[in-house]
Amino acid sequence: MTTRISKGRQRVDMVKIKNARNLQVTFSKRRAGLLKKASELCTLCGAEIVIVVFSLGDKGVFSFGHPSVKSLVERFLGRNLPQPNNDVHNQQIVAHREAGIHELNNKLMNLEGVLQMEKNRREYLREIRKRYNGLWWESPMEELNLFQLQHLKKALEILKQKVEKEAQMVNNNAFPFQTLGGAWTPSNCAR
Amino acid sequence: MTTRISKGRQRVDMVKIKNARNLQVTFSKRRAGLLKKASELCTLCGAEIVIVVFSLGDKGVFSFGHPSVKSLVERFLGRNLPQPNNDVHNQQIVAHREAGIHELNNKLMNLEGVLQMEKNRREYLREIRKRYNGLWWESPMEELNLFQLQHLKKALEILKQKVEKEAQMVNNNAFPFQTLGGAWTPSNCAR
DNA sequence: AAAGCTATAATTAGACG
DNA sequence: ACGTCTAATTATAGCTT
Repeated sequence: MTTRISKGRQRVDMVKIKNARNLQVTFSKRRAGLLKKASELCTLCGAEIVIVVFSLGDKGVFSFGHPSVKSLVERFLGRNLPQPNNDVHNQQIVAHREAGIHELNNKLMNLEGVLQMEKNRREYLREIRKRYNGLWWESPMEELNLFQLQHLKKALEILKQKVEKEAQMVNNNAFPFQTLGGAWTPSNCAR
Repeated sequence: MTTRISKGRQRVDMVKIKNARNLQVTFSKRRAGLLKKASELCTLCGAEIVIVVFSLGDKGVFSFGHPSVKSLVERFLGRNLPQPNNDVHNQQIVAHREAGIHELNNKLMNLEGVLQMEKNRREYLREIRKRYNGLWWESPMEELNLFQLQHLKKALEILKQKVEKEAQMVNNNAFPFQTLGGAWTPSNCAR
């Protein structure tokens, strides 16, 4: 009989990937697991998540992004706002929406509506998943469609603001490094 | 005897969060789990990951970002490049670095050096973790330090380029929607 | 209310086809 | 390369303190 070779999962801090092939397989598996966890966090808790994974071997960029806020607001307000063609106008609308979201969310959190919300969110995600062959969130960046890009963009804009704010603070504290936010949107760029 | 109340984990598609408190707890737990998975994917497979989680209740923004490429290259090339103070200069250096990474990685993937790489990466991460009290990746966005911000920025810049490229393609295909990339970096903004 | 417990589901590394 | 299997580890929902 053959010697029993190690099989089954090992302790995570004991795992040593042996070769490039196993590394690739493990990467794929764990990437799928990570994105699944993210989608669960979205559906279960109504979080808004952006994930970008750059593989080491430069094999591609994988992303996950869920637009919880927009769909939530639209569902609860029963509206179906059209997409304006003007950037500034659109941003104003988005900003206006966001302003009311905090209040709305606080109410939601203290109501039984959370259950219905969750149900709605799942229904919604199921639709999306079916539409994209069950893997809408596991496509490489180049295949993201407009729908996903718009929400990815919005989430990143929020992130950008946060980062710029932080960078400004760091800068004010006289760190001997470059300003981070400046690289993105120079202050002489009208906004 | 008392009726056996459900205890232990339930099937993920059967889980119904009952109230706002449980929702909050579940969110915290799962968020931690997600970020742990991400850190494992980084250490195990050398991936570069950016995660941003916006909680539904607007309780905060949580992020994860790991700069694998820079540390990898620096470790393997044995260099310790200083941070230039000029944005454009910095970008050029980064671009130049990135150009060689693909080739470098392909070599690495086909060599036994992967093992050493992984060992290095773990050592490196352990250092970082110890420095940030074991939770460097679990801090709210406002508490990200300069080190993390710089790499988060770089990763997002790469992402931005991808998105802009895709947006341009979409735009060329005469989609009746707004251009996505334009909102970030207007073309009349000197670069 | 934050941290720990526990029963159970979910993940996953390697093997094999 | 890609799916399936399986043992072992890990994650976690509700409970408890």
